[in-house]
Amino acid sequence: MMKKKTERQLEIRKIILDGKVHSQEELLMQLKKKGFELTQATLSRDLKLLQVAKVPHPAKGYIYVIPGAEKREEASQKNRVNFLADGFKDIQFSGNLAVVKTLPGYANSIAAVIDRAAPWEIIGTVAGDDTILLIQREGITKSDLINALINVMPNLRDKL
Amino acid sequence: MMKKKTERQLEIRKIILDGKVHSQEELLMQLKKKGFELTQATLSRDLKLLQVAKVPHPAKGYIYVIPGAEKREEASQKNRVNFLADGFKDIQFSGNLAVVKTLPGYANSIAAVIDRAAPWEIIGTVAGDDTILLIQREGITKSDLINALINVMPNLRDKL
DNA sequence: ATTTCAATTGCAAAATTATGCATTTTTATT
DNA sequence: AATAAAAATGCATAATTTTGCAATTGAAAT
Repeated sequence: MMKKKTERQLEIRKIILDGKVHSQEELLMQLKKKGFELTQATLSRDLKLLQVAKVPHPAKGYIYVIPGAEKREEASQKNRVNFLADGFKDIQFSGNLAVVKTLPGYANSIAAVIDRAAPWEIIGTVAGDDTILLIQREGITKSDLINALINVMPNLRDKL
Repeated sequence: MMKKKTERQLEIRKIILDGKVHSQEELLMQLKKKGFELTQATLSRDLKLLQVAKVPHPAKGYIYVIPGAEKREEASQKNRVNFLADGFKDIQFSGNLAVVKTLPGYANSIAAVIDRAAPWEIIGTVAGDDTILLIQREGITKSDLINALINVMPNLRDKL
């Protein structure tokens, strides 16, 4: 009745979504605890089918994730983010620094969003009331940085 | 002058973004061809730092990707997608089928979006002019499917 | 029920990736 | 410039993941 496989993959999915899996062996244990019988080889194949990715996590070493499954939370945040982009006024460059001017009071929120997204191109930010200082990574060009910003706040696209 | 590392990682980034890397050895070759000298060990560490993920690809086996870097194209498509969600009218379930009713003419576009996203919960779709038939995977619940749809078109959230 | 074909899985080995440790290279300090 | 401290890297190996192949299991057809 070919149901074992489906059920198993469904369970794998759930476990992965909790974001606490560091290796296939570990996942295998959890599955066995829940009564599934299989080997790591089969698991590897399941993960391939489910397109489960192994991604480095700054703190936890490596974790397994399901790419498509962006959490609801993150999705709805995008609206807020795009709203904030309205506060953006202008950007100027000097060496490895970029200075962003915003409407009064917007600087901190926007900087927070950037920090949160932590684009690789930007090492860090400092924000006042209507100004944000972005320190960019060595070897990054202006357009790299602009792209990074657009990536964080799609709406900026039109204002740059 | 500690510049080699930065440059190298920058190059790694570029290569990965082209989406044609299947293994570290392969990437290593490309880097060497471009004049970088390093071992697989260092590369592994670089990838960890850059948070490069190894993800199964239906056709190509496995490819390395940079999670955060969603392509501009994809990002801007989201607007179109959310616009389409306006055409959504209603959804009904029967067994492992779901029937979506849309405004006249919307069915095909919406189905196309779903097909493209290819959520795991949905095996396939058939679309007429104002009706879409969704065939769901075995073992999936109604709410699983609804969540999958919301994942594809965030704006649906409010209409369900 | 028996046979046939395809799908699923385990086993064992190959392939790939991660890491401890020693060494080299950079950076900072005096 | 010399020395000390920190960062980066290679080597060798361990750990993990993937895969070819044979065996098993389930489904379909006669």
